[in-house]
Amino acid sequence: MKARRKSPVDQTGIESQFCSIDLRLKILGELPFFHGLSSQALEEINRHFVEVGYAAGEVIYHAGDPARRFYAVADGKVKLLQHALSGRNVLLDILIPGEFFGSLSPRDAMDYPDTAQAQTPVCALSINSAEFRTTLDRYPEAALIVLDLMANRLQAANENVFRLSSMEAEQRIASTLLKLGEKLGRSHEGGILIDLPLSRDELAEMTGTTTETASRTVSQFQAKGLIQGGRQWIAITDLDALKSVAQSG
Amino acid sequence: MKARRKSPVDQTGIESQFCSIDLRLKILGELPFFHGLSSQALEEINRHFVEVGYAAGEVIYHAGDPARRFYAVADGKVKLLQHALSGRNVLLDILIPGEFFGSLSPRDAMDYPDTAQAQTPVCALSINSAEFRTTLDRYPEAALIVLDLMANRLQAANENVFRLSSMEAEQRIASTLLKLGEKLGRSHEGGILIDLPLSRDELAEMTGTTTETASRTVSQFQAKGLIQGGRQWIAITDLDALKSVAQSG
DNA sequence: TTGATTCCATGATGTAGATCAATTAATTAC
DNA sequence: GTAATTAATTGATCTACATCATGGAATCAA
Repeated sequence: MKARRKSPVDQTGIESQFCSIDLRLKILGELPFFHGLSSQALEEINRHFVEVGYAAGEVIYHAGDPARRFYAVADGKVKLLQHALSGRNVLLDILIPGEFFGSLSPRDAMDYPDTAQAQTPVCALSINSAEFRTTLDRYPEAALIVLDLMANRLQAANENVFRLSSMEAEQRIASTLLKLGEKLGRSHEGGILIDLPLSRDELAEMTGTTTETASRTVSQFQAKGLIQGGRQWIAITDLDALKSVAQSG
Repeated sequence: MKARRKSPVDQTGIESQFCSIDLRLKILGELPFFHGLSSQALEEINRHFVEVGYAAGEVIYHAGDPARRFYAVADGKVKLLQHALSGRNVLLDILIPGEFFGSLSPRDAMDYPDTAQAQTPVCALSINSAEFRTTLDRYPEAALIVLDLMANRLQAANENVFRLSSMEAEQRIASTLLKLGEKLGRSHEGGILIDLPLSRDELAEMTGTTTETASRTVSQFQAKGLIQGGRQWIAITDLDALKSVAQSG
């Protein structure tokens, strides 16, 4: 098809699955909840974390695994999903550098509720959740920032509940593309490129639809000039028009 | 219809909209995040809270209002909802005594994302969000408990996203009734009474369906002996069978 | 360069549940 | 006790989108 072309999504970047110890201290200081701590504090915190690399597609942990570790994304993108009995996934969130996932506190009876999977090559910083709790005990200002971030996440999840409950498929897809553009977008040829590989199947998993519906809707948006896309990529070309679709319920 | 009868949901209880100052210190100590603090700490915290009563149906705050205050439910039940352009509501959560809502931290640009409304007569404890943040600064062990509760809330919201994305209406309704039974249920005639007034319309708002679909499904469940219900009430009578429906996707 | 694989697009058909409508029953007000 | 109102139930019809199927194009492997 005419509009399809080679993906402009940049999938090079550092080979994240070989993330460097040198980066760890630098990245820890850049995590929003440790930002502003003293060098001494970061040095101490640093000793508890390890960096772990994952190849694109690799599962970090499965839903149902005992929840023992806290993670922060240092580089790359991580997706959180749940699995339906039908074999279909529900894609709950895509996490970018600085965001966290996993277990916040040690609770023996808890399992991970979602599967975490590397969407791209990923470097993650990881710590045992008991040690993370100790870290928050030692640095309560960090705990308060994590609390704020968690409140933001709850709000985003509730917005998703609202979308799924009250919008039709086209509206949900437009709304989700806008959110992805806000979170992962970079300027590109006058529009906003959603800067991660995103298949029609994944878009469907995020919007409570099927691959065919996502593909039809994306094709219609392309035909109308709202977006441009191809294999595993989408760029928003008419932001205002896409917003109109998202708000038209 | 035969199974319908006068609601067994107890709507008496204290006239919550006239909640007593005497109760405040007692209730503060029972909030999960202040539980365990010393009497002296509770005395100090107590000075910052006010108790506020709301009649059933009264709106505590509207979505879009500037977010200035943190609330905890002392007595009664509060519902959080968002409003679609169609006029329909999406019912995001029903909060019980000990649960919190509102603004966790003072952020000038923030509005309340949801409307909070008294489902029953409600007594709430309220504090300015800047003062609440100061309280968490002073008592970081409380912040960590709030963090855990927030993580639980995020997990519940994600489960709701999963339900809405991957289940059909009957399954979602069964699943939601089970959750309501867990959270708000009390033993009643060998079953579990969902102990709050709950209309078919509200059940529909919680499950992404319409009133007619909720009513049809509830009638089918009654016909099969899974539940018993009437005007604004539902009791689960066959827990195992309802679980089977919820898990049958 | 060619063949295999994966992803996307499009068409046809079926259905879950929304929409619209009317009726019944419970509750409230007088 | 009666009338009005509210909530729930049930029926008929319509539609958004899932399901099933097929073909095309991009990408990868040999």
